[in-house]
Amino acid sequence: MSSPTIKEIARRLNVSVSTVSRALQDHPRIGLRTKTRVQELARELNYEPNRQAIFFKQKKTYIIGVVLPFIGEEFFSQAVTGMEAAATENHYTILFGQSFDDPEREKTVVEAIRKQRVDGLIISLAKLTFKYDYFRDLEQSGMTVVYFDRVPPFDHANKVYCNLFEGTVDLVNWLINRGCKRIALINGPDKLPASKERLSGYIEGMSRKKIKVDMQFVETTDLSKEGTVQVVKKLLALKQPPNAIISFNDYVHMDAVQYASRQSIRVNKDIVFVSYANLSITAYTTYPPLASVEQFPERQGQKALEIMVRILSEKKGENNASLYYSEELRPKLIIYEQAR
Amino acid sequence: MSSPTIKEIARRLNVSVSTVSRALQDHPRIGLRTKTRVQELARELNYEPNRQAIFFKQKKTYIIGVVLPFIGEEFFSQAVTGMEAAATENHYTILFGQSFDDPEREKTVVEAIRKQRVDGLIISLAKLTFKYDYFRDLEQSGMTVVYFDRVPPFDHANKVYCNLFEGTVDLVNWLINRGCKRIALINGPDKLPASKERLSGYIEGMSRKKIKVDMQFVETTDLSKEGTVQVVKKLLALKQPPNAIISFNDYVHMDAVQYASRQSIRVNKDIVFVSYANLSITAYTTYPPLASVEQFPERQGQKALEIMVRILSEKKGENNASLYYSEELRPKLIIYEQAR
DNA sequence: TTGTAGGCGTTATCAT
DNA sequence: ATGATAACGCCTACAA
Repeated sequence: MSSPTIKEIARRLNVSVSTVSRALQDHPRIGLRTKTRVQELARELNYEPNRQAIFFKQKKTYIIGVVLPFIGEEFFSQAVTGMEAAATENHYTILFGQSFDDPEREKTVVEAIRKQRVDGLIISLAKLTFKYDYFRDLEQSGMTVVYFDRVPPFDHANKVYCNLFEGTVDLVNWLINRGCKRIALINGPDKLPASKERLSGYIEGMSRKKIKVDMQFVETTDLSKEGTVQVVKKLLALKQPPNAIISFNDYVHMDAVQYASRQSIRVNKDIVFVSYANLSITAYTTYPPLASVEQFPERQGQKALEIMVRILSEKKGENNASLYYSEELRPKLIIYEQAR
Repeated sequence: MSSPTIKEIARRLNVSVSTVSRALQDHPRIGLRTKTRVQELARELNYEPNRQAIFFKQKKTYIIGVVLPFIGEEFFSQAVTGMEAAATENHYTILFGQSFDDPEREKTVVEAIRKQRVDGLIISLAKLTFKYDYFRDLEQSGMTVVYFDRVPPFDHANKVYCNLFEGTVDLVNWLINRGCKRIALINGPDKLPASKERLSGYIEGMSRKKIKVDMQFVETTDLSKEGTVQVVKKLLALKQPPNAIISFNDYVHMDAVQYASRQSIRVNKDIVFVSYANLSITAYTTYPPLASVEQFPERQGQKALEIMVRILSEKKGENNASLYYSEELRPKLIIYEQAR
């Protein structure tokens, strides 16, 4: 029925378990005859090493825990795909959980995964996670953690993320060159690092072109449809409404553009709409963003897992946890104007 | 640094490991004093049972492998969410892999996961998987498998899926009542069970209303954008073009509707477009389907994992592998006409 | 070249 | 009420 053990093979062949063990590993000093006999029987009986036992002994599982906010977002599902690719490559597998952007649930999920004794943990923090003590303790206790995209604000941590500051500068620059000067930014909640990056980039981009930043044009949404609509309404009601709107991400973009079009704004004529994230699905929407800051989630995910593997293999030798890996990807501005 | 073992606790307290083990499990006949001492020290030292060791002993991992074609599809990402919920509920975790609809890759991924000695495997078959020997062997070898959504065509298997036959009948019925008689079906590849269900439902639906099935109206696409466009072109070129088009899924729908609208078809006026799957994203598209057959992926995923758990707990007692669970969900027709 | 034995952390069985 | 010991499957240092 189920796979035999080396013990069983040893019994059948009247040799010792160590002989079988070694034969199976192609140990150099083992009789060719014996080796062949063992390997043949093993194949015949469909022997498979019990990794449970091996990992138990080596204190390794070759499993990486991955905790993301919500896999329904294309950004994250693509990230997982990248991680999976790298995992397969390195003979790891992925234990998966979602936090649904709830810090409480995040802890629960991480705990459940940790208890499985994964070799490492890749985490993209919940939007509202601002207390990092738990994660500090986690690392303190010896767990290898690589943060992904939604990273904590301190230096002594392994992280892979996309710097949206530069991306936003590029975006603003492109808009201005295109003739838009009254550029609005529908940002996410102030607390989010992601929001801060976008705002700094926005301000920097405007400054470089010597355009005064008008804070009337900078609004924040709680990312709900209602929140976004309210903000757009406000922007449209200005005496001098913007002629370009940068949305926090494609979801915000879609809500914004849907509302605006219903107010008989000629989308991308009266107002140019641009965004981040570049969901492939936007191609099918009525008004895709005219430009998008691409963050390469798949590549990022892959990178994160590769860094994890590297750290793990280094740790094996010596536990020098004072060195941290940080990978900052540069996003790319994609222009769709021609294509659509 | 890392969590101590019961051995360590035993040493410190000058008791035997078995005492510690029992104290930790609230064994009835153990001295209250000893029990408290042990439990206190355990908490103090942050003791955590080594599940690796326990699972190794019990030959259980509490890990369920999940292999899906592609998590970027909303249907599957929602399914995973449902599975995760049920897994958490039952103290299982999920080891995850994608086949990308490639039968070869599917095998590789399943093998990698199987080698981790998961307790069970939930699989949604790759589109082009028509050889089931591998999976038969898998089950033969003792692995518990629950098929999900894309299920094999034989009876002796655990499965959870949505019967699209009934859903399609409902859809056709609705269209006819609405006044559409020339109903076209853009189906998926003939070989897919999913295509067969849709076709049977289509034929049944027409028959029930005494409408002759015109095979000119039944086309198949390879699901690529180009393939779909070609088929739509053909349908539009008929002397008597259809006044309703049922698309295989929302992706096909979006390609079809995009092309049709560019041919200055008045979408949902000249031709009514309906679909399956009900991706939430379609709400943002120019022409969402007017009606959709909802398949409840999250609920399905949850169900699949629950069935898995039930089977596993039954197996624990006695290995009677002759009974199979099959759960056929009835899809629901969702009408959007009013809402949008 | 091959065998013996100990150990990884835990639980369970049998003594005491 | 508590302790000693075997067992799970595998690996490996040491012995022969």
